[in-house]
Amino acid sequence: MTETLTERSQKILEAIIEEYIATAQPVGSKALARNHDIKLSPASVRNVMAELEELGYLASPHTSAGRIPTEKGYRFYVDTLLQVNDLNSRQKDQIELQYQQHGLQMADMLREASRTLSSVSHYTGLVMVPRLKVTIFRHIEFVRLSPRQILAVFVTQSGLVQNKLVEIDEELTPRDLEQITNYLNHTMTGLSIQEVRARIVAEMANEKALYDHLLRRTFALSTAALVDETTGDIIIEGTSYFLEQPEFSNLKCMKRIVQTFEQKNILIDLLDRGLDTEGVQVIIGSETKYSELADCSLITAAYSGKRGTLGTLGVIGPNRMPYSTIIPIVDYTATLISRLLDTDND
Amino acid sequence: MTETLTERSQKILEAIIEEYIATAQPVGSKALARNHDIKLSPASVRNVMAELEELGYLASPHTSAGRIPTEKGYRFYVDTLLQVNDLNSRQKDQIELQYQQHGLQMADMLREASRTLSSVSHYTGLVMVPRLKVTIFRHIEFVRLSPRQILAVFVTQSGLVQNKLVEIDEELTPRDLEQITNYLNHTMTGLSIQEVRARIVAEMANEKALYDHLLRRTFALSTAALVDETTGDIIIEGTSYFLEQPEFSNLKCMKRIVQTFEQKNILIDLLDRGLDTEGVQVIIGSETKYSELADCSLITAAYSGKRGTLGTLGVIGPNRMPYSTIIPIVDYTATLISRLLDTDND
DNA sequence: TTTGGCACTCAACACAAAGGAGTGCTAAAG
DNA sequence: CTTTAGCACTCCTTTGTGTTGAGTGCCAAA
Repeated sequence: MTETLTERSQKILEAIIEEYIATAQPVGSKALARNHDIKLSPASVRNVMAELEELGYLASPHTSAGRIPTEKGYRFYVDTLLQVNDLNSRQKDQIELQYQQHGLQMADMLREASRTLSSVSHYTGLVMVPRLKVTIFRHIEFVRLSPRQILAVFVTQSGLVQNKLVEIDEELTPRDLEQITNYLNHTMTGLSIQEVRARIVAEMANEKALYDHLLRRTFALSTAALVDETTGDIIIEGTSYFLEQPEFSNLKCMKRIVQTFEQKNILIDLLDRGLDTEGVQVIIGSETKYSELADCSLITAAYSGKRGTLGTLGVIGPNRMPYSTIIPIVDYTATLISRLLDTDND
Repeated sequence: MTETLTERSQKILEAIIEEYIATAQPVGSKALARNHDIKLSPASVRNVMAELEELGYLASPHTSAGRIPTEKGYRFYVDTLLQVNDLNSRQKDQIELQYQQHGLQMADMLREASRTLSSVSHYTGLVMVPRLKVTIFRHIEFVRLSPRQILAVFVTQSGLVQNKLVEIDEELTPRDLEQITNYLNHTMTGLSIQEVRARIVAEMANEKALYDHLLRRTFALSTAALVDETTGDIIIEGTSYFLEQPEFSNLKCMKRIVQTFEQKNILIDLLDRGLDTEGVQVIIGSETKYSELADCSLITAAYSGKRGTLGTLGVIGPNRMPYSTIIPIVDYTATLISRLLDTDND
């Protein structure tokens, strides 16, 4: 809207937001003029505040309270005022320490990431488990549970194990299965699942292949086994930190948020949005597009393995979050996880 | 302590507890005499109440409030007063319906069980995932992640997939692995993991076997792969129901409980206690031995597969729970899960 | 043994007054 | 023209004070 915000206004807006983040109390002109090395009288501060409110960056709960930031205020703060410091080495160590455990498998590592995000930030940690299609084929195994039921156990390059129950139309003998397994493990290793599927389609298009009974079955089975899960999985840790936030002391609204977490799908959608984004992304309040999370903000970043983005991770908390400290935490964690996934099991 | 409780006292105690369960309000003599077809005047009821309080079954928050049950009161109620009705067929259908989905794997089924327990009872559902040692060996597969790292993927009879990263001392070639896999899959299928381990120990004791290089490696690897996890896993669903309970409206205590849930280990311990117990078990308040859960009660039951008990499931809520409706829900769910695990994938 | 009556207790609720943090406006000072 | 001190005003919050009413314990009568 209005592109004019004097440097002084910006400085005051920043001070108000930081004060509010620290105290969770509406910020008044007097306290502000006193604490934040602002060389102005409370009266002048008031003038600026009124102006900022007019422009929509601030709001006042009632006449005789101070001001609180609006979403627009937070957005401006995050976009232009905020300068994120790097973590100091002590903080980096604190995060890194959690992954020193011997031979963590990917699943454990992701859970640990969520836990660490939560405990370091004191908000709720979120980690999206990589979708099947972006993982890299390493090994597949079929176990016959019954004549028509095959359990496909699929190991990705990074040691993530996914399994899926496949119902088949025609019976397969153990011998058939063994051949199929061998074929897939020899031809597909190292390809991404997307590539594997493309390859299968390509081979099937090759008419000759269709005459090969084994190949046809292989395609049928592996297509079924590698079909994409519609919904990803997400690891949520530290929900209890939400209970500490004064803005959610209202049980009614607290419950709505916890329920939203339990359903997971909304969070999955929000994390998905960060998949194609470079660096850290901040989603504030109604930008989530979900009314349940109107008072929540997310800070997310994508992590990647050897071959591109795998998933996203982040932190969710109230709008009033200390962005300057959380952003580098999320950023560093994403980088760290990416590095670990890259070097591990090479 | 005192074994004498007249029939009249018992009847009044029962009425008080049921009234309190329904309303969450201290129960007074007048309301009680009115509603619960008790043919006594409020004054007489008061006399009995005073007596029950003396004996420790009731407590009064303050002089001019009614009475609330103590733990001892609940315990007596559950042990001798309570008569649980069977579920009617509508309720059974409501539970059963959740499992009609095509080809659920065991893990999905257990999650569904937890979810259903929660949604039907309106409290928090708990399901303990079977410990490795009680599951039945169906198939094992080793995937080499690096020369010294082997991923052991292990499929149980019921389709549960567990995997474990094993670090080995001496390198194994793919050919070695294949032989080991074949050996294990041919000799061990159908045995419980406990039996598999016993078998391995027995074979190793047989001195001749030690000269067989392959066998020795097999034992080393499979011992490592099948080593018991120290801590089981638990599926918790419906934490948000806790936020509805008026007794936990105090955020401080609410947070302590949610944190306890997040750590999981306490709940695992509590569910473990029900492993060797037949039928439904009720743990009330301080009987949990955990101060964090002093105001919570658990209702648990063990479920089993073809070959004995696999794990436990149940519901956790405030002491003030409608035991008469929850107990049959837990009971029926345990029976149902056991039946499904028995018939499925045979 | 049961019950009605009665004095007593005490949380909960409502209402009023005091207190205080903060605002907007105006007029004087820089 | 900008900044600031002063001041009246707003309105939430806190505190205090009755008042209400549900519930109790006890006693004496049925």
